[in-house]
Amino acid sequence: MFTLTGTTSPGRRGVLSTPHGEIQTPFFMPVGTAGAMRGITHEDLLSLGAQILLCNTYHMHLQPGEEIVREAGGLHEFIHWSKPILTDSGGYQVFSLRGSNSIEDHGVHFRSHINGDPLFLGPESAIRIQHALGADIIMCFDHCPPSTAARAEIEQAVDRTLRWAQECKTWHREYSTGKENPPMLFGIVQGGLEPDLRKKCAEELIAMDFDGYAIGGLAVGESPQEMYDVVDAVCPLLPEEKLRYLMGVGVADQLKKCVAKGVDMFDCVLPMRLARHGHILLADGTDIRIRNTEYKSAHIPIDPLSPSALSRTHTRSYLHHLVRANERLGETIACMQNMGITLQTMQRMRAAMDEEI
RNA sequence: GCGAGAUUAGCUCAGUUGGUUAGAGCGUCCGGUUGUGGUCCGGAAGGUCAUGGGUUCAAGCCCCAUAUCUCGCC
Repeated sequence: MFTLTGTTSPGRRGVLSTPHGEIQTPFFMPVGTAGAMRGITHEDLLSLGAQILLCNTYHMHLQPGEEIVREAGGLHEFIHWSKPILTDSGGYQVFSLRGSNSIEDHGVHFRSHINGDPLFLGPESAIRIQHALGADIIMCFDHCPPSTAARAEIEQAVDRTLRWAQECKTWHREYSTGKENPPMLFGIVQGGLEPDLRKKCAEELIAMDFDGYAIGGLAVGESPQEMYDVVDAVCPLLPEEKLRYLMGVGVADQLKKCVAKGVDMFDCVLPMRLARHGHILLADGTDIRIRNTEYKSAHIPIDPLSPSALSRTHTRSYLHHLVRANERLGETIACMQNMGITLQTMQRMRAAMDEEI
């Protein structure tokens, strides 16, 4: 259950209650696609202030499979994470794995990226798998097209997304019967950069009454301004008392702007990807490429103001060396740093809101 | 001392029977990455082809000398 506690100039402040504890909003979700963050432990992630973890239906279904997770006692037990979990439906893989899948009216035919096995995901299977995994928040199976696609393709994606949302809702009700704590189900607004399609999609989803609403199909090739325009167009249409989730956005500046526009939750792989490529975010808002020679002899802390203890105690010269030497610890330090900075960005926004309330 | 081999980008090396502007990997620098098929992707800078002669319309490539290095033999 979501409780909005205040609407301030930096954005909406609230609390989300789940069977696995409360989440202070607005918040950012670290992406642990296959049930883990690369190179960092759950404990380390918690120490940075993570409140929830995102896992992926497509990936968990392929490996190890939801039956293994179910027999282990559900995702929380299986991965030993006691805080809330959100599972993404696999709809994004329609976009990210385009070229190796084919879309039809009832769902999407994938080929496993691991061994080529055929795999079909649609509204029923996506909801069934997510229920078996046992997350606190699950997502409708949607059709995510490139934001720059032709209007006809966007229109078709919206129609599919809406039809599938209705089916997801039905199957969700079916799989929830007899459950003490059924998960929350979020609908996903598609519509590319077309304001009228976004509006249509939002309004029809709202009529179906979901527990929260995501804005999908952004951060997939359009400019930041185009993205902001869509957020500006969609947010005012969404019900005040429900969570708004902007999918796939995680650049600090974009987080701040979108929170101000009324978004409550985000997820993004970018901070981790940047970290793995040696691109380090700093607490003062700047960033550095630690592989560059200028850091070879930089015997100063990576980031003295970092929320990650590793970055306060280890030097830039050491991280430069670790990354160049392809040492695992380098990836860990970099990931802790970038995730710490991203989570800290959200914490600071919440603190600023609390001062206003 | 004798013999063989080597010498091309910062490093390790390709370079066809001699034929436009000599290539690659790594390294350097600059970009990119957004609901994870990503130790990834794109671009740039960087060379008197050891030195000096010669043959040829044309030499990194063929010939001679010199230097340096490696290996082997006295």
